[in-house]
Amino acid sequence: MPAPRSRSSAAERAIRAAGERLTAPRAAVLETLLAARQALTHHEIEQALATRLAVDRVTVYRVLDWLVSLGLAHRLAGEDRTWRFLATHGEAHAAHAHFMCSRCGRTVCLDEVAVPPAVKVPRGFEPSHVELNVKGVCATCR
Amino acid sequence: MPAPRSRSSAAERAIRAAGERLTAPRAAVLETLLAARQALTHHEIEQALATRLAVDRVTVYRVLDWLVSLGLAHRLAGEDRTWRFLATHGEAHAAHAHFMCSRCGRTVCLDEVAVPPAVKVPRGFEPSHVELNVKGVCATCR
DNA sequence: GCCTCAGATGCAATTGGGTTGCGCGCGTGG
DNA sequence: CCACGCGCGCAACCCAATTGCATCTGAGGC
Repeated sequence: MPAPRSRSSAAERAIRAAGERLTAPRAAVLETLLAARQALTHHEIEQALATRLAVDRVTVYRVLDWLVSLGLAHRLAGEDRTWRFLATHGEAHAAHAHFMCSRCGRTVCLDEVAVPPAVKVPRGFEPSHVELNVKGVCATCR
Repeated sequence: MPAPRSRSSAAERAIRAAGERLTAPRAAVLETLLAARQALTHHEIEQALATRLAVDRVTVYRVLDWLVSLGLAHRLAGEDRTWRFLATHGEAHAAHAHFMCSRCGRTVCLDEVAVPPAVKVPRGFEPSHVELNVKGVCATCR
Protein backbone atom coordinates (compact mmCIF):
# COMPACT_ATOMS: atom_id res chain seq x y z
CA MET A 1 0.00 0.00 0.00
CA PRO A 2 1.74 3.14 -1.19
CA ALA A 3 1.25 6.24 0.90
CA PRO A 4 -1.40 8.55 -0.57
CA ARG A 5 1.00 10.74 -2.58
CA SER A 6 3.45 12.09 -0.12
CA ARG A 7 5.45 15.16 -1.03
CA SER A 8 8.41 13.04 -2.11
CA SER A 9 7.97 10.54 -4.92
CA ALA A 10 8.96 6.91 -4.65
CA ALA A 11 11.94 7.74 -6.85
CA GLU A 12 13.12 10.47 -4.54
CA ARG A 13 12.72 8.26 -1.54
CA ALA A 14 14.70 5.48 -3.18
CA ILE A 15 17.55 7.83 -4.03
CA ARG A 16 17.64 9.24 -0.51
CA ALA A 17 17.48 5.75 0.95
CA ALA A 18 20.55 4.86 -1.09
CA GLY A 19 22.38 7.78 0.48
CA GLU A 20 22.94 9.47 -2.88
CA ARG A 21 22.60 13.04 -4.02
CA LEU A 22 19.11 13.89 -5.11
CA THR A 23 18.96 15.93 -8.31
CA ALA A 24 16.16 16.75 -10.69
CA PRO A 25 17.47 14.60 -13.58
CA ARG A 26 17.97 11.63 -11.30
CA ALA A 27 14.52 11.79 -9.80
CA ALA A 28 12.90 12.36 -13.19
CA VAL A 29 14.67 9.45 -14.87
CA LEU A 30 13.93 7.05 -12.05
CA GLU A 31 10.30 8.14 -11.91
CA THR A 32 10.02 7.52 -15.64
CA LEU A 33 11.46 4.05 -15.27
CA LEU A 34 9.25 3.21 -12.33
CA ALA A 35 6.14 4.29 -14.23
CA ALA A 36 7.04 2.30 -17.35
CA ARG A 37 5.34 -0.96 -18.06
CA GLN A 38 8.14 -2.10 -20.34
CA ALA A 39 11.87 -1.65 -20.83
CA LEU A 40 12.71 1.82 -22.15
CA THR A 41 15.43 2.87 -24.53
CA HIS A 42 17.53 5.89 -23.80
CA HIS A 43 15.62 7.69 -26.54
CA GLU A 44 12.23 6.85 -25.06
CA ILE A 45 13.34 8.09 -21.68
CA GLU A 46 14.57 11.32 -23.18
CA GLN A 47 11.24 11.85 -24.89
CA ALA A 48 9.31 11.10 -21.75
CA LEU A 49 11.40 13.62 -19.85
CA ALA A 50 11.09 16.33 -22.47
CA THR A 51 7.58 17.24 -21.36
CA ARG A 52 8.58 17.96 -17.80
CA LEU A 53 12.26 18.74 -17.66
CA ALA A 54 15.03 19.48 -20.15
CA VAL A 55 17.81 17.00 -19.53
CA ASP A 56 20.90 16.57 -21.63
CA ARG A 57 21.33 13.34 -23.53
CA VAL A 58 24.62 12.61 -21.85
CA THR A 59 23.18 13.20 -18.43
CA VAL A 60 20.50 10.64 -19.11
CA TYR A 61 23.16 8.12 -20.03
CA ARG A 62 25.09 8.88 -16.89
CA VAL A 63 22.05 8.75 -14.65
CA LEU A 64 21.11 5.40 -16.14
CA ASP A 65 24.59 3.99 -15.57
CA TRP A 66 24.42 5.27 -12.05
CA LEU A 67 21.03 3.67 -11.44
CA VAL A 68 22.34 0.37 -12.75
CA SER A 69 25.42 0.52 -10.54
CA LEU A 70 23.15 1.21 -7.57
CA GLY A 71 21.00 -1.74 -8.44
CA LEU A 72 17.93 0.43 -8.94
CA ALA A 73 17.76 -0.40 -12.63
CA HIS A 74 18.56 -3.17 -15.09
CA ARG A 75 20.29 -2.80 -18.42
CA LEU A 76 19.31 -5.04 -21.32
CA ALA A 77 21.02 -5.40 -24.68
CA GLY A 78 18.40 -5.63 -27.40
CA GLU A 79 18.52 -7.02 -30.90
CA ASP A 80 18.74 -3.49 -32.26
CA ARG A 81 21.97 -2.97 -30.37
CA THR A 82 20.55 -0.29 -28.10
CA TRP A 83 20.33 -0.45 -24.36
CA ARG A 84 16.99 -0.77 -22.67
CA PHE A 85 16.42 0.00 -19.03
CA LEU A 86 14.05 -1.33 -16.45
CA ALA A 87 13.48 -0.27 -12.86
CA THR A 88 13.98 -2.98 -10.27
CA HIS A 89 10.82 -2.48 -8.26
CA GLY A 90 12.30 -3.32 -4.93
CA GLU A 91 12.15 -7.01 -5.72
CA ALA A 92 15.66 -8.35 -5.96
CA HIS A 93 14.49 -10.45 -8.85
CA ALA A 94 17.73 -12.28 -9.43
CA ALA A 95 16.46 -13.79 -12.62
CA HIS A 96 13.43 -13.19 -14.75
CA ALA A 97 12.46 -13.60 -18.37
CA HIS A 98 11.82 -11.00 -21.06
CA PHE A 99 9.96 -10.96 -24.31
CA MET A 100 11.66 -8.99 -27.09
CA CYS A 101 9.85 -8.06 -30.25
CA SER A 102 12.01 -8.57 -33.31
CA ARG A 103 10.05 -5.97 -35.23
CA CYS A 104 9.77 -2.99 -32.90
CA GLY A 105 12.19 -3.93 -30.15
CA ARG A 106 9.54 -3.70 -27.46
CA THR A 107 10.69 -5.52 -24.36
CA VAL A 108 8.42 -6.64 -21.55
CA CYS A 109 8.91 -8.77 -18.47
CA LEU A 110 7.50 -12.28 -18.39
CA ASP A 111 6.97 -12.81 -14.72
CA GLU A 112 5.30 -16.14 -15.18
CA VAL A 113 8.25 -17.80 -16.85
CA ALA A 114 10.65 -19.60 -14.57
CA VAL A 115 14.34 -19.02 -15.06
CA PRO A 116 16.73 -21.74 -13.96
CA PRO A 117 18.42 -20.33 -10.85
CA ALA A 118 21.72 -22.10 -11.47
CA VAL A 119 23.28 -23.60 -14.54
CA LYS A 120 26.24 -25.80 -15.27
CA VAL A 121 29.11 -23.89 -16.84
CA PRO A 122 32.59 -24.93 -17.97
CA ARG A 123 35.30 -25.20 -15.32
CA GLY A 124 36.71 -21.84 -14.29
CA PHE A 125 33.73 -19.85 -15.50
CA GLU A 126 31.88 -17.79 -12.94
CA PRO A 127 28.23 -17.08 -13.76
CA SER A 128 26.71 -13.96 -12.22
CA HIS A 129 23.17 -14.11 -13.50
CA VAL A 130 20.96 -15.83 -16.02
CA GLU A 131 18.87 -14.11 -18.67
CA LEU A 132 16.03 -15.82 -20.44
CA ASN A 133 14.92 -13.93 -23.52
CA VAL A 134 12.02 -14.90 -25.71
CA LYS A 135 12.31 -13.46 -29.20
CA GLY A 136 9.27 -13.05 -31.39
CA VAL A 137 6.66 -10.60 -32.55
CA CYS A 138 4.55 -8.59 -30.15
CA ALA A 139 0.81 -8.17 -30.29
CA THR A 140 0.82 -4.74 -31.89
CA CYS A 141 3.33 -5.69 -34.57
CA ARG A 142 1.38 -8.67 -35.78
CA MET B 1 32.77 -39.29 -39.61
CA PRO B 2 33.88 -36.49 -41.87
CA ALA B 3 35.43 -37.51 -45.15
CA PRO B 4 39.25 -37.43 -45.00
CA ARG B 5 39.68 -33.92 -46.50
CA SER B 6 37.92 -34.02 -49.78
CA ARG B 7 38.75 -31.42 -52.41
CA SER B 8 35.80 -29.28 -51.37
CA SER B 9 35.52 -28.10 -47.79
CA ALA B 10 32.45 -28.61 -45.65
CA ALA B 11 31.73 -24.92 -46.11
CA GLU B 12 31.81 -25.18 -49.88
CA ARG B 13 29.60 -28.22 -49.83
CA ALA B 14 27.07 -26.48 -47.59
CA ILE B 15 26.91 -23.47 -49.90
CA ARG B 16 26.47 -25.64 -52.97
CA ALA B 17 23.85 -27.69 -51.20
CA ALA B 18 21.93 -24.51 -50.52
CA GLY B 19 21.94 -23.77 -54.24
CA GLU B 20 23.85 -20.52 -53.75
CA ARG B 21 26.75 -18.98 -55.61
CA LEU B 22 30.09 -20.11 -54.31
CA THR B 23 32.63 -17.35 -53.90
CA ALA B 24 35.93 -17.14 -52.08
CA PRO B 25 34.71 -14.76 -49.35
CA ARG B 26 31.65 -16.86 -48.65
CA ALA B 27 33.59 -20.09 -48.34
CA ALA B 28 36.28 -18.47 -46.22
CA VAL B 29 33.82 -16.87 -43.79
CA LEU B 30 31.80 -20.03 -43.36
CA GLU B 31 34.93 -22.12 -42.90
CA THR B 32 36.07 -19.71 -40.21
CA LEU B 33 32.77 -19.97 -38.41
CA LEU B 34 32.71 -23.74 -38.66
CA ALA B 35 36.20 -23.98 -37.21
CA ALA B 36 35.47 -21.63 -34.32
CA ARG B 37 34.86 -23.00 -30.86
CA GLN B 38 33.03 -19.86 -29.77
CA ALA B 39 30.91 -17.08 -31.21
CA LEU B 40 32.98 -14.71 -33.32
CA THR B 41 32.62 -10.97 -33.75
CA HIS B 42 32.84 -9.43 -37.16
CA HIS B 43 36.26 -8.14 -36.20
CA GLU B 44 37.53 -11.55 -35.17
CA ILE B 45 36.33 -13.04 -38.42
CA GLU B 46 38.05 -10.33 -40.39
CA GLN B 47 41.29 -10.99 -38.55
CA ALA B 48 41.03 -14.72 -39.08
CA LEU B 49 40.50 -14.16 -42.78
CA ALA B 50 43.37 -11.71 -43.14
CA THR B 51 45.96 -14.47 -43.13
CA ARG B 52 44.46 -16.29 -46.06
CA LEU B 53 42.37 -13.88 -48.08
CA ALA B 54 41.82 -10.15 -48.20
CA VAL B 55 38.12 -9.52 -47.79
CA ASP B 56 36.46 -6.16 -47.45
CA ARG B 57 34.79 -5.26 -44.17
CA VAL B 58 31.47 -4.71 -45.85
CA THR B 59 31.63 -7.98 -47.70
CA VAL B 60 32.10 -9.82 -44.42
CA TYR B 61 29.00 -8.13 -43.04
CA ARG B 62 27.02 -9.05 -46.11
CA VAL B 63 28.23 -12.62 -46.16
CA LEU B 64 27.30 -12.97 -42.50
CA ASP B 65 23.82 -11.58 -43.08
CA TRP B 66 23.47 -13.95 -45.96
CA LEU B 67 24.56 -16.92 -43.88
CA VAL B 68 22.04 -15.99 -41.21
CA SER B 69 19.22 -15.65 -43.72
CA LEU B 70 20.14 -19.07 -45.08
CA GLY B 71 20.08 -20.55 -41.62
CA LEU B 72 23.74 -21.53 -41.79
CA ALA B 73 24.66 -19.14 -39.00
CA HIS B 74 23.26 -17.55 -35.86
CA ARG B 75 23.50 -13.92 -34.86
CA LEU B 76 23.81 -12.96 -31.20
CA ALA B 77 23.60 -9.50 -29.66
CA GLY B 78 26.24 -9.18 -26.98
CA GLU B 79 26.56 -6.88 -24.00
CA ASP B 80 29.12 -4.85 -25.90
CA ARG B 81 26.60 -4.02 -28.60
CA THR B 82 28.41 -5.97 -31.28
CA TRP B 83 27.11 -8.90 -33.21
CA ARG B 84 28.60 -12.31 -32.72
CA PHE B 85 28.15 -15.16 -35.14
CA LEU B 86 28.01 -18.87 -34.76
CA ALA B 87 27.77 -21.59 -37.37
CA THR B 88 24.79 -23.88 -37.06
CA HIS B 89 26.57 -27.20 -37.40
CA GLY B 90 23.82 -28.95 -39.22
CA GLU B 91 21.90 -29.40 -36.00
CA ALA B 92 18.73 -27.38 -36.16
CA HIS B 93 19.28 -26.53 -32.52
CA ALA B 94 16.09 -24.60 -31.98
CA ALA B 95 17.23 -23.45 -28.59
CA HIS B 96 20.47 -23.61 -26.74
CA ALA B 97 22.21 -21.65 -24.02
CA HIS B 98 25.23 -19.37 -24.19
CA PHE B 99 27.72 -18.08 -21.70
CA MET B 100 28.74 -14.47 -22.20
CA CYS B 101 31.73 -12.98 -20.42
CA SER B 102 31.00 -9.51 -19.12
CA ARG B 103 34.66 -8.61 -19.25
CA CYS B 104 35.88 -9.74 -22.66
CA GLY B 105 32.61 -10.54 -24.39
CA ARG B 106 33.66 -14.11 -25.11
CA THR B 107 30.61 -16.17 -25.94
CA VAL B 108 30.48 -19.95 -25.87
CA CYS B 109 27.72 -22.49 -26.23
CA LEU B 110 26.49 -24.34 -23.18
CA ASP B 111 25.22 -27.54 -24.68
CA GLU B 112 24.50 -29.10 -21.33
CA VAL B 113 22.01 -26.49 -20.22
CA ALA B 114 18.40 -27.19 -21.05
CA VAL B 115 16.34 -24.40 -22.54
CA PRO B 116 12.58 -24.45 -22.02
CA PRO B 117 11.16 -25.32 -25.43
CA ALA B 118 7.98 -23.31 -24.96
CA VAL B 119 7.07 -20.47 -22.66
CA LYS B 120 3.91 -18.69 -21.69
CA VAL B 121 3.65 -15.24 -23.24
CA PRO B 122 0.97 -12.52 -23.08
CA ARG B 123 -2.04 -12.88 -25.35
CA GLY B 124 -1.32 -11.87 -28.92
CA PHE B 125 2.43 -12.29 -28.67
CA GLU B 126 4.07 -14.78 -30.98
CA PRO B 127 7.34 -16.23 -29.74
CA SER B 128 9.76 -17.50 -32.37
CA HIS B 129 12.61 -18.78 -30.24
CA VAL B 130 14.03 -18.74 -26.77
CA GLU B 131 17.50 -17.61 -25.79
CA LEU B 132 19.08 -18.51 -22.50
CA ASN B 133 22.13 -16.41 -21.76
CA VAL B 134 24.34 -16.81 -18.74
CA LYS B 135 26.29 -13.66 -17.94
CA GLY B 136 29.44 -13.82 -15.89
CA VAL B 137 33.21 -13.90 -16.09
CA CYS B 138 35.07 -16.45 -18.16
CA ALA B 139 38.00 -18.55 -17.03
CA THR B 140 40.68 -16.42 -18.68
CA CYS B 141 39.30 -13.14 -17.36
CA ARG B 142 39.25 -14.21 -13.76
C1' DG C 1 20.95 31.26 6.49
C1' DC C 2 25.43 31.27 3.99
C1' DC C 3 29.77 28.99 2.32
C1' DT C 4 32.25 25.48 0.35
C1' DC C 5 33.47 21.86 -2.67
C1' DA C 6 33.01 17.16 -4.30
C1' DG C 7 30.34 15.60 -7.44
C1' DA C 8 26.67 16.29 -11.05
C1' DT C 9 25.38 18.67 -15.33
C1' DG C 10 25.63 20.59 -20.14
C1' DC C 11 27.99 21.21 -24.35
C1' DA C 12 30.86 19.82 -28.09
C1' DA C 13 33.62 16.71 -30.15
C1' DT C 14 34.77 11.86 -30.87
C1' DT C 15 34.48 6.83 -31.27
C1' DG C 16 33.27 2.74 -33.50
C1' DG C 17 30.14 -0.87 -35.05
C1' DG C 18 27.28 -1.20 -38.60
C1' DT C 19 24.94 0.28 -43.16
C1' DT C 20 24.21 2.18 -47.82
C1' DG C 21 25.08 3.57 -52.81
C1' DC C 22 27.25 2.55 -56.80
C1' DG C 23 30.25 0.96 -60.51
C1' DC C 24 33.17 -2.95 -61.59
C1' DG C 25 34.24 -7.91 -61.60
C1' DC C 26 33.24 -12.66 -61.60
C1' DG C 27 30.56 -17.15 -61.01
C1' DT C 28 27.32 -19.72 -63.41
C1' DG C 29 24.19 -21.37 -66.88
C1' DG C 30 23.58 -21.49 -71.76
C1' DC D 1 33.16 -18.93 -74.95
C1' DC D 2 29.54 -15.43 -73.87
C1' DA D 3 26.20 -12.89 -71.44
C1' DC D 4 24.02 -11.56 -67.53
C1' DG D 5 22.92 -10.85 -62.91
C1' DC D 6 24.64 -11.25 -58.52
C1' DG D 7 28.45 -10.40 -55.42
C1' DC D 8 32.50 -7.50 -54.35
C1' DG D 9 35.26 -3.40 -53.08
C1' DC D 10 35.45 1.35 -52.14
C1' DA D 11 33.96 5.47 -49.99
C1' DA D 12 30.78 7.93 -47.68
C1' DC D 13 27.50 7.85 -44.19
C1' DC D 14 24.46 6.89 -39.84
C1' DC D 15 23.68 6.83 -35.12
C1' DA D 16 23.98 5.06 -30.33
C1' DA D 17 27.10 5.70 -27.03
C1' DT D 18 31.33 7.82 -24.81
C1' DT D 19 34.75 11.22 -23.38
C1' DG D 20 36.83 15.82 -21.99
C1' DC D 21 36.19 19.85 -19.86
C1' DA D 22 34.23 24.02 -17.93
C1' DT D 23 30.37 25.33 -15.15
C1' DC D 24 26.89 24.72 -11.80
C1' DT D 25 24.72 22.86 -7.53
C1' DG D 26 23.10 19.73 -3.59
C1' DA D 27 24.04 19.01 1.03
C1' DG D 28 26.88 19.14 5.09
C1' DG D 29 29.40 22.41 8.22
C1' DC D 30 29.61 26.66 10.39
